[in-house]
Amino acid sequence: MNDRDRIEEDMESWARLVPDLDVETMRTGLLFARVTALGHKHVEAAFTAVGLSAGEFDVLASLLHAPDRTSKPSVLARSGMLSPAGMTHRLDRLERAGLVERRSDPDDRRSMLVLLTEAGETKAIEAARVHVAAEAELFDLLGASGQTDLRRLLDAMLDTYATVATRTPTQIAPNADRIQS
Amino acid sequence: MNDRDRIEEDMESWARLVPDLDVETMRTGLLFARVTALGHKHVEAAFTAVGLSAGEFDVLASLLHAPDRTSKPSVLARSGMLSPAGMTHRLDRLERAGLVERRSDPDDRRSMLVLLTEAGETKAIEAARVHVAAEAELFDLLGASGQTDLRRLLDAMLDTYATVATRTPTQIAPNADRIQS
DNA sequence: TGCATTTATTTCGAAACCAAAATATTTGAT
DNA sequence: ATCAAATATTTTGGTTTCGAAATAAATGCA
Repeated sequence: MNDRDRIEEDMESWARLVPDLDVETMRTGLLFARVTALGHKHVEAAFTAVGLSAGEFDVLASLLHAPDRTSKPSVLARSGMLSPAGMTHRLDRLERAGLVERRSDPDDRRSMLVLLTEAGETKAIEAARVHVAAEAELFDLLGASGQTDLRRLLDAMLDTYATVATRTPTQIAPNADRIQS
Repeated sequence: MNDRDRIEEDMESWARLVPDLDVETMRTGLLFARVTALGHKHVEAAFTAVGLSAGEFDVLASLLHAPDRTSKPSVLARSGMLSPAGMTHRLDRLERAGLVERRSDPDDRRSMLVLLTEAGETKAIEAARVHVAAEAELFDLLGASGQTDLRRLLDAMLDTYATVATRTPTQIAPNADRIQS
């Protein structure tokens, strides 16, 4: 059985079990989740082939675009949606691989500067080519007009976040009955 | 600066640094990645509010749809795109929470049966409502026709995987120069 | 039947992440 | 000028996952 049939079957089962569930939304959600998961695997495999993870590439790309190829752990953590602790370890790995260097910031001794090495720049550009090639495989079947349509829809979803993100923090309940360790 | 501007700026920077890069694909990819990441956070927060993770919900939902509310770890691992080892631990947590039970399979003594408890069924249905509500927030701005368009595009991408997935295993290089531990 | 192969699950060791605590430094208010 | 509050990073402890090894049982072939 293929993905499409499985989604459809699942959805019929939900409609039977919980008749008042919004079936259109569920269908879109299931499809979106599936495509997302497969896409993530595909892109991650492409990065693996050049010796990086997607997260590591994010860091190198951020540095490549930054003034003087230089940034700071806290800035990188925020733009990469990663905790500061996670960024510390990610930078440790990239530093060991010789792709970035850490220097202490002369203007603020609490702070570090992270800068892209020559090797890091080369790797970032190589990875970007591989990355775009992998994405092209995913999107090419849509054609130019399909890609434009897709961007229009994704763009609208981005608008949704601007409104949703500002009000959820107070509305989402704390982990009242979270499953314990 | 908002997401949209950051993507556009990033893309211009790439075009300057690597002029032969396919900019349309990159734009679609950046947008897709961003929407996906935000969507994932939004949905995960909704599950947290009912004491589950998205992965745990997947397991409960699979069991809810299965004949006799019963399945096996190996089947659940495959359908949830999780390693068997990961599924063992996920089931441990769900079992401790009283949402599933494990029995040994009378027909195959290597095998276990995993079955949904009453509490698990209740929790699964509660979580499904919360899940759909969270997804509805993400998709509602698109309207009915936008959602149909989105599904048509995602569906086409699903086709791509059917062809891509069968040929990548041999073409992706081994972790030749993977960053070391 | 006997035995090698395959299959199902768990255990073990390592990687990647987060939240919170720890450390060091800067900023701002008095 | 002093000191409390804020900020930047790292360390610590815990969770979730994976790959590989371990364990146990079923299957199939000679």
